Amino acid sequence: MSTRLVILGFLRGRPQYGYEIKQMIEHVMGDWTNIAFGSIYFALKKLAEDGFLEKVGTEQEGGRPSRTVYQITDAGREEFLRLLREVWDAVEQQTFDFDIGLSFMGALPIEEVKGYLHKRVTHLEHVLHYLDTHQAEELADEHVPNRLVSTVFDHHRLHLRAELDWTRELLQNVEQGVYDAEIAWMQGMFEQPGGRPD
Amino acid sequence: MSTRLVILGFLRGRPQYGYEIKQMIEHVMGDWTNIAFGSIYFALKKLAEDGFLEKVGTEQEGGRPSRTVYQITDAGREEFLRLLREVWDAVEQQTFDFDIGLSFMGALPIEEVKGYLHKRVTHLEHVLHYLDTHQAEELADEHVPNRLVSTVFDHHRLHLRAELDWTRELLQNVEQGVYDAEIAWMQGMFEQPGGRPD
DNA sequence: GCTATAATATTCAAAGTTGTATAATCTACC
DNA sequence: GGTAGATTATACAACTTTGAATATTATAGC
Repeated sequence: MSTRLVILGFLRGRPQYGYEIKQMIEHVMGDWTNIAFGSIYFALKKLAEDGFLEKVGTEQEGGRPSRTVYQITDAGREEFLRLLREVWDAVEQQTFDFDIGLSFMGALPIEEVKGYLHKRVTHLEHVLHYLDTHQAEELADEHVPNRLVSTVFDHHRLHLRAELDWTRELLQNVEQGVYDAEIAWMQGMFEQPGGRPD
Repeated sequence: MSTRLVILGFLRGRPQYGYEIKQMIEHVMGDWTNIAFGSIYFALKKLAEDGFLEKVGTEQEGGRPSRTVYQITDAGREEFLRLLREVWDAVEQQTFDFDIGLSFMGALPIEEVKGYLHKRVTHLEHVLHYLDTHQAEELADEHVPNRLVSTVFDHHRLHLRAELDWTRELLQNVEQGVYDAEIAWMQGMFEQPGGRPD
């Protein structure tokens, strides 16, 4: 639903066309959202169908591809607030794909696992360092609200830190053989076709 | 892709049907994955189509709905390892819907925002507490690898802790009026139809 | 023995995401 | 002045998720 929220949020200001919204998203929230540009066009059509937006016509600049401009409706402004309150009101329970990978650890050679964990630690350290240098750069842009941007950076930094701490401990545990018994247990459970110790 | 990974992962042990896999997922990873049950049936069909699974027939117990049992193929075992390595190898860059909500903070009354933040803090404290009591319960189940489960719990605890710390600071900042100027700036940018200070 | 509710098992339409394809124009560089 | 590559702008097929719908059987309470 965040795609809808962002589009309605931007269109509150003035009518816009898809590509313009795409650029806005990339410029303002490029690093911390993952809205595929294809989704924008789908959402625009759907929102218009739902009565939250309306086409105000098509422009064309020179011989460029013509563009369809959308305008927010009153219902759209209400829907924006509804979605916004939904986001603020709900505490999303996040999931981590890596946990799934972790639970199948026994299927990979232990040395390979250690390699991945080393890589993860290095990568996370790198990203954390990058965030610090990149933040200064980002904050130089006066077209963007600095305090809020800093807060978002902080959000990521804290979670990256948590991830790094956890991964380091995991690596240490793996190196100390803490999971060895369980890996053996799981191999018995899954690897032999047909065997299930129930 | 995690749906495929989980299904292939479970089917390595022995042939299973959709509902059984659904229950496995709920039992073993119920709290920390969000795979909708509809996705399982889609994935089963797709994996079979791709040659990673094959139907081994349909069972029926009493007069219950008949069930289609799937078996993993050699190609499926390879695909499982490929997907597993993908998860271990990639460091997923996570995004937070709440950041989007945050960036539209100016659209809500400040007192309402404070209310949501209070609620978030309370909720996160509650979940963290619940995790501690629930973990003991979960670890009593001997059908599940304890060390790995603890590690997953830890993963969540660390991220919840990060989220709580961040939210508390955000609330404090909001209460101290740190964002007031930016909220005004954003209101000028978006709220008046047509206005764009460029 | 009757009835409400939970459990079993799958299907399916509708919603949503993703990345590739298309097609024209602008820019930079030799 | 030609051409390789980036930019502008959207469409679309393929994939995936989601939750409601369906239909039967088991369970529990009165």
